[in-house]
Amino acid sequence: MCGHLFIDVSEQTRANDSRRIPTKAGEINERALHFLKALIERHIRDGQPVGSRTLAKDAGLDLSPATVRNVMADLEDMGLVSSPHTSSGRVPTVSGYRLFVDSLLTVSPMEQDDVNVLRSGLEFNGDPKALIETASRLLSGVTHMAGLVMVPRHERDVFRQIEFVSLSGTRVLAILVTGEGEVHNRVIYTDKACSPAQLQQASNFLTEMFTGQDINTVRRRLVDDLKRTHRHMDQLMARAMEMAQRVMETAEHRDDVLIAGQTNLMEFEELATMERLKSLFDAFTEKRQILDLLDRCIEADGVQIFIGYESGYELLDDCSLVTTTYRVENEVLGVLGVIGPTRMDYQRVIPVVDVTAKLLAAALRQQP
Amino acid sequence: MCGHLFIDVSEQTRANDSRRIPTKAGEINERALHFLKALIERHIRDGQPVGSRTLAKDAGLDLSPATVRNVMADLEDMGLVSSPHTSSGRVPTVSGYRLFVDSLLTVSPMEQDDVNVLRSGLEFNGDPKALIETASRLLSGVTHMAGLVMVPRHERDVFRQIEFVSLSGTRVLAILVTGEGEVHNRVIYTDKACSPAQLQQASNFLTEMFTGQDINTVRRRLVDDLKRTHRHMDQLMARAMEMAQRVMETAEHRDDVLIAGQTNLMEFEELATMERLKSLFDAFTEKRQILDLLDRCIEADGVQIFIGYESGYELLDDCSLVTTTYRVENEVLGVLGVIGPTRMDYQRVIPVVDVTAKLLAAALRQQP
DNA sequence: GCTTAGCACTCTCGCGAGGAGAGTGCTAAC
DNA sequence: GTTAGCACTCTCCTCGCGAGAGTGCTAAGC
Repeated sequence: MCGHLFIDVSEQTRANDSRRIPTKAGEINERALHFLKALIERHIRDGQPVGSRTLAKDAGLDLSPATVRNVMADLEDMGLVSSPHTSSGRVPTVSGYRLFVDSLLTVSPMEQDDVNVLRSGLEFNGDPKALIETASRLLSGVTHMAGLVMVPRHERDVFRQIEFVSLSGTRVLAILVTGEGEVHNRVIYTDKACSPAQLQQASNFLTEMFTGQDINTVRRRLVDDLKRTHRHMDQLMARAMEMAQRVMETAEHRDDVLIAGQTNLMEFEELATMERLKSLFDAFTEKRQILDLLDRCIEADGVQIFIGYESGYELLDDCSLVTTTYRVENEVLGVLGVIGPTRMDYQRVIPVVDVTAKLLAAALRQQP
Repeated sequence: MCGHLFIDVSEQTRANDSRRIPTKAGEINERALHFLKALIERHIRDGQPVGSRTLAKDAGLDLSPATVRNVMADLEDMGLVSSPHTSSGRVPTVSGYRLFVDSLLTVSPMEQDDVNVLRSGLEFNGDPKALIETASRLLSGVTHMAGLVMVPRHERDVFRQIEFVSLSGTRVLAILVTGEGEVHNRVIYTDKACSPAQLQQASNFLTEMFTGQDINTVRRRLVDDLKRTHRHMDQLMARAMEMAQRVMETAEHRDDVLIAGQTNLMEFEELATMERLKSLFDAFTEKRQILDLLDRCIEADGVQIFIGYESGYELLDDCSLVTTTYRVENEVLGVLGVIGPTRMDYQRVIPVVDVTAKLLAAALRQQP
């Protein structure tokens, strides 16, 4: 009934049954893969290093711990698992997780409860900003990790209207409306006071001139026109165009990321050192690095995963990031996802991210 | 040269030299007060319980540890200090801090470096929002704790202009400009599509009618007029007034608090349990409780201090809050302050909060 | 009557020993 | 190729012990 919500990761999901997968350190056989999968699933469940006895039971292959030990030694040689110390069980490495995520994962459909939560939360309500915020909160709520939603530069945004309000003195408040009701505003200092009537005239002039046009085109035309025809132009209109230019600068930086449920990350033992958390939270308030990272995902198709150091940011070494784009009419609107410990339940998280993106897109599409 | 920046706490600052101060448990003599002061100052400096030997040296009164022990026992009887365990030094209680803050504090002028940082950060730049954000960041930066700035409901704000922008379908974007360039906007659904010309007419009508009036008056008049004259009125104007009412609802909730440097709190050992920090950070993102707390300070004169449980919020039991109002022309604009561990350097923090408020007010005043 | 030295006592903290438990690698037998 | 057995290793918990800091109380001193 809601089959369209389940993600299609067929080409990367099926644990292939007889093929051998080449790894850095050589080929790896089917049985070893099976054990790796079982080991990672176990480790994700209880967070402990997995020993041979445990794994032997878990894997359901009726092999003795000793045999399992041999296999584990092989996996360790291939760099897929490692032991924290000489006589403890094994823990997956980043490469191990990578292989798991790329080739071993069995993505199950989401629990109906979760689908319902997302579905009812992301109902169309006419306010895109609120919708996006909700998406971020839902992501964090359902996964118990931190939710991220990036609202990208609206490169394709359309100029709708510009308005000038005279404040005290020579200050003018410029208000730019773009797209489906995005409002950008900025206080501008002029060298000469303008009367409300003049401002009205200026706004009429600009609105008439540019309404419906692509925001980038408008920006370019403003620059060109100002250069070329400066002296021939009505003083007032020249000033109006300058003001328009100024408010467009603020519109440019609008691209932003909403983060919710950061504090969920405090509950994971593997992240629970103040040092790590502080740098993580600082990055969250700073936002720049998170933004860069999400920006890199915007080109990718489907669910994108960064495990541990793969992100390239040291402060995310113990974290993984699961993202996907959300799009309307095949045009990417933004990126969303979650950030959590490397040891996260990928099987559960991936569909959540995917479904949230689809539902958010659907909700956004509904506004005509 | 900047004497006006130093706070006037004369009536509460001077450690009185011979008077006895009544406490809950009886009178307390001058010498005991002196020791209390020394003890708290010491504890604030190094965070350790203070023993009799240390205190004897610190106090500079050339008394033996044994004598000091007697005094400390008295202080403990009065509930001003307590010992974490039988044979450890003493630590101030909330009552102890209270007495210290009310009667013993010697507020020294701020270090010139800090004054300079604040002064250059809070230069008038025409953007009140940015100014307020900077204030919060500066507070946290200079004190190494979390900075708070509350932007209160602008009860006294003035209606300046209203603008309607037609979006696709029957959706209309209403933009309300109040005060010195505060912009509130909201997407509104109408039952009938309006032409841009109609919307323009509506906005002209309302702006002309209400411009310069107190926002509360406008709100009241809207309600009254709609009730009374609904049927006699032009359909369009009735709808315009309804839309105006809707956007004013959003303007109502604008009252907000900016928090900066939360992560600084992770560096204090006494707060460094995940549990505490999580609830603290959750409160920071939730903001409601912080807002309530700051709201309570708005009536008070001068620097206001909540120590530990005095705030009434369990999650702030190990924290103190130092706040003050900032005002222009004797009218309170908002509240700002810092939040940090109970064991904070009040002597240093109080002037920082006070000076920041004065500088922020000065910067805000400059916009005419 | 305040101050002080002395003393027994208490509590924390750090260290090392010791034992339980989990898990390993290796070897040899199946 | 698989398995049982075995010696080994490493963590973790607990316990005991001693050092150190600080206390309260008592009795003597000014």
